[in-house]
Order: sequence, then structure tokens, then C-alpha cells
Amino acid sequence: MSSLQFWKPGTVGPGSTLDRATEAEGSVISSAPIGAAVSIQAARERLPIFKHKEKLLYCVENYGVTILVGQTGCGKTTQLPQYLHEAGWAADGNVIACTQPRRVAATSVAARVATETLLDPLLSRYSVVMIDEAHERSVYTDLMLGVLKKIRRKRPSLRVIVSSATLDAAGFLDYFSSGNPPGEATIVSLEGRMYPVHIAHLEQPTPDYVAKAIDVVWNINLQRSSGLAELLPTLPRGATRLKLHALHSGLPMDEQLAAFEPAERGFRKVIVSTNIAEASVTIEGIKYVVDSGFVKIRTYNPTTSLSSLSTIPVSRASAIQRAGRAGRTSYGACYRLYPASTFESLPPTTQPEITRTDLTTPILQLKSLGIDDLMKFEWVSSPPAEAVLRALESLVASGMVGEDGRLTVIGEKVAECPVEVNIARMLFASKDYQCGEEILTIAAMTTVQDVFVIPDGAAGALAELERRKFTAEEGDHLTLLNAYNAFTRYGRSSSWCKAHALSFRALSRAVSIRAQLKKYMQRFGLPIENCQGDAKRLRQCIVSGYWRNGAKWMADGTYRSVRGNVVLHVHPNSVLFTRKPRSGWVIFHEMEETKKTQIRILTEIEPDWLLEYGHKFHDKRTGVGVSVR
DNA sequence: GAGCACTGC
Repeated sequence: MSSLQFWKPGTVGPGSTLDRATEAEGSVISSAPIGAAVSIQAARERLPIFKHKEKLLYCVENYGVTILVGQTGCGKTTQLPQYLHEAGWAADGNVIACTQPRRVAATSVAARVATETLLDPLLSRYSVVMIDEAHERSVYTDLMLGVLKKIRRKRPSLRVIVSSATLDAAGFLDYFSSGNPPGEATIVSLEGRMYPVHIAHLEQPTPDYVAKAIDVVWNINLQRSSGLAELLPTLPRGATRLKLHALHSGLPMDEQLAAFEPAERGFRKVIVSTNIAEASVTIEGIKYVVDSGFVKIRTYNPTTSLSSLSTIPVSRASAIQRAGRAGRTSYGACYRLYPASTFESLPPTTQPEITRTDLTTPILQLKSLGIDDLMKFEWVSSPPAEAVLRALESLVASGMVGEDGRLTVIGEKVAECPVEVNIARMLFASKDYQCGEEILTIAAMTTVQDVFVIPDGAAGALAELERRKFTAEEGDHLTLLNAYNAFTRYGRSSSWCKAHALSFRALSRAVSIRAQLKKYMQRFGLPIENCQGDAKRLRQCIVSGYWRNGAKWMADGTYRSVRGNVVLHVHPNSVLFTRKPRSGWVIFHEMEETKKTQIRILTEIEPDWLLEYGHKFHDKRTGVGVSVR
């Protein structure tokens, strides 16, 4: 938690996909030659934060909570912990902690804090805890803030630093001030290392922001319009040529990194990106930003237990952050594909994740921190009451929480596992079905995404044929198992994966996650046995974790959920996309609402397997158990 | 007939 690591921007950091903005701040240090102590010191003193050093240390000394407002690049992540260290906050065995929304595995931090807290509920080893990038409002940022506010009531010597963007600072000040004596919290502003960004809006809204974006990009380069890739050959002689890059997390690493390379002479880079480029990564040298005004976001409906992925207008904070990407190395310009009046009507900030997510795991974590009375917990933003109830209900149904509202013995163990509750259940049940070896693989494979690579066009048909080689009659879980086993037996190389239409990155991740989960199983004394090819036992074991995700096949090819009788469509990547399961029943890993409600990763089951679990756990909300008709 | 982001040492 407290380690400080630096690595060069654009290179791969340990355990991460790409380096992010805050590490870029450290590049000033990491790129200095070893032993160049003088230039390191000079570089540190050039950072905008340096001028504020004394003021910052004064605030940390005199206020419980210091809210630090500063642009990415001002040096707060890398410098402040060092200032605190130099000022003696780490003396006498004290620890300065710094958490980040992505860099540190949130669940394992929670697990670690839980382990320490059970022995030391007031985190007395820690003198200062800094929550970085708090304005992103990830679930675990919000939980940590709540826990820290609670701890400060009992141990005022603990100092909290919340680093935030400008727009959110007042909200954090109110949160920590509320219910506390005056002088609890203060705001410190650091001037950023930003260049001016000229902002232009459309006069009228556009019906097609993709076409409009192409228009604007082409016009930035020269005065023309319509399709971008197709237009490239028509570029006049002498004009700056364009190099197109796509950027999103699903791309292979080398393609992601290509977007970070400086453009060749005579070329201009155009990066078409998801909001990965909004805050997660920083690409130096961006001069123009074209902002569609939209974001694709996941929301959760606790009433239906449905996650949905929808495209919605961005917040003003996001639009400002996007524009800022143009002003990191020189002055820039941002073209918003919407009128100025639309900008004014946007919501100020994005809804915090905790208000639109499944709370099952977060609430399990809170309980493992000893926070059992959720009514008293001071949320930074309260999640819907319905979401809290559904999460409690599902924790009770899966045996993690007893009727008294406290964690059960297995619940305490599962809270330490960095996987969702259903998977943890399945891992524990593998002891009864003697299939730990295979269940570990299935657990790892269902947590990675895009294992099969099916490209568009003619290559796609070939890839489909390759995938058929791994197809298991029983469904997707066993198909994933086959692919993993083939990978570890014959492949483990990217060329082998390419030849078999598999993602090397996804499978490599599965290998490391599996190793990880295996350690948890060994720690909990669970045997790792081979099922000896008995697919039935394996499928029953899957049902033990996922019995609430049963569905029945209908004559029109859709399914109906056992819970709620919802119409479900099979995801086209499933091996059961075009096939009826013999029994007419399946269990699925997840469902998601896009244009319609889809289920992913299906396996054929016998309906009475559902009853086996359904009769044990009664649905408290509807008053009926799982019924299989 | 489909692909926001993030994470697991």
C-alpha cells in the first residue's frame, strides 16, 4: 500500500495494462540517469507542487483531512509522500499509505486492510493515508473515505489526504466537515502545469457524432469532409499525412502502445479512443481533442439484478478533463460536438460508481472491516436502499452472511478472495465434487474477457472453425476449459494463439489469475483434485455457485430466467448460440442489457440441480423459492 | 450476431 514505484510513461507497469497519468509525473525522476542526484533535486524543485511544500505540510499537521486540488502532472502523487517522509511522518515505524483507484488492486487492499484491521481497527500503524484520484469516485475510493472518516472519530491523530480535481473538492470538504467540529478539513490548491486550451462548440446539435467527428478531424488537417480511413488516399500532395490509431483496452498490447509512439516525420497521429484516454492513460503531445459528448457506462438495476451498458451524455467534469488532454505539452484546442448550451445543461459530475453497481462484494468487504450496521455508515454518496437490500439478500442466500447480519465463517474467508461471491462459492464447493483443478481453470477463464478472437470478414469464418476445435457439447464453461488446457499443453506462445484464434493476452492473464486463486484454495485447505473427465460433477459444481442464474430454453431460441421470467438472448459468442441444450435448461455466468438482455457463458444443466440449491435458499423478496416448472 | 473502464501478485 505504501510503496512508491516509478516507471516510464508508455511502458508497461507491473500488473497493469498501460501506464497512467500519475506515473507520468514520476517520469521526471525515472528518466534521470542513475546517480544524477543534483538533476533529480533540480527536477523535483521545478514541479509546481514544490512551491506549496511548506503550506501542505502545515495543513497536514493542523487539519485532520487535507483536500488537495491539482492537475495531473503537478507532482502530487510522487512528491507529497516524499515530503511527508522527509517531515517525519514515517518516523518510529509509522506508515504513509497512498491508494489509487486502479493501480492497487482494490479488493486486495480491502482484504489487506481487513486483515490488519481485525487486529488493529484504528489502523494505528498508519500516520497518513492519501487517497489519490478521489474525484474518479471508484467504489473502493468511496468505501475507503467512509472507513477513514469513521476511524478519525476514534483516532484523531490519523491524517487523511484526499487528492481531487477542482469540481469535486467542495463536496469532499462538506463530507468530512459534516458531523465534526470546525477545523476538521481544509482545501489546498496547487497550480497546474497546463497550457491554455481553446474550446469550440457546434452551433447546432449533430444527429451523427461519428460522422461529425470525422468531419472535424479532417478539417483540422485540411478543409474537407466525410469518411476518414477511406479518404486517406485522396490526401493532396504536400498535406500532412494522417496515421490512424484505435485505442481501447480490448486491443492487443502492441496496438495499444502504437498510439503512444510519436508520429513519423510528415505524419499526424489521429487516435480514436474510448474514455481510456480521458483519465486512465496520458498520451503526450496531443494538440487537438474532439469530444463526442458521450460516454459508454455500466449501470446496475437492483430491482431486476440487471447490468446495462448504455451510451449517455458526459458530465461537465468529464468534458473539462477531455479538453485538458489537449493542453499538456503546449497550447491546444478542443472541439466539442455539441452546442455550448448543451455543455451548460450537462450534469456537473458523473454519478459515483457506488450508486450504480452491484453492492454484493463491497458490502461483504465492509462487513469484513467490522462495519455491520450499514444504516450508520456515512456514505460519501448513498447507494439506492434497494441495492443495499439486494446485496444483503444475496449474501445471505449464498451463505456469506447469517440471519444475524454478521459474516459467517465462510463469508470471512470469501471476503479475502479477490473474486466475486459466486466464483468463491464454486471454488469452495469443488471439494464436494472433487474437481478443484478444473474449477480453478473455469473460475480464471470466466474472469478474463475476449478469449476467442473472431475478426470481421473472411478471417472470421476461419477463426470460427478454429474455435470449433475447442467446443464442448455441454457449453461454454467446458469450452473455455478446453481452450485453457490446450494453451498450457501445446501453446503458451502468441504464434500458437494466433493460429488457433485465441487471445494470448487473455490466456496469459488466465494463467496468472489461476495461480493466484490456487494459492487461496491451498490457504483455505481446499483439495485441488482432478475430476477425471467427469463433466457432470463439474457442471454440478458450477451450479453450486450460479444456481440463481438458471434459464429455460424456449421454442423461439430465447431463454426465460428462472428468477423473474425475463426474456434472455444468448450472446453470439456462445457455443450454444445456435443450439438447443438437450435438457432445455442452462446456467449462465452473467447477463447484461444492451439493446436486448443477453446472457454470456452458458452451460447445459439438469433442472433438478437448481432445486437442490433453490430449496435451501428462499427468495426473501418474492417469498418464493426457486421454482422449476 | 457483438466488444465502457478497472482489478486479481
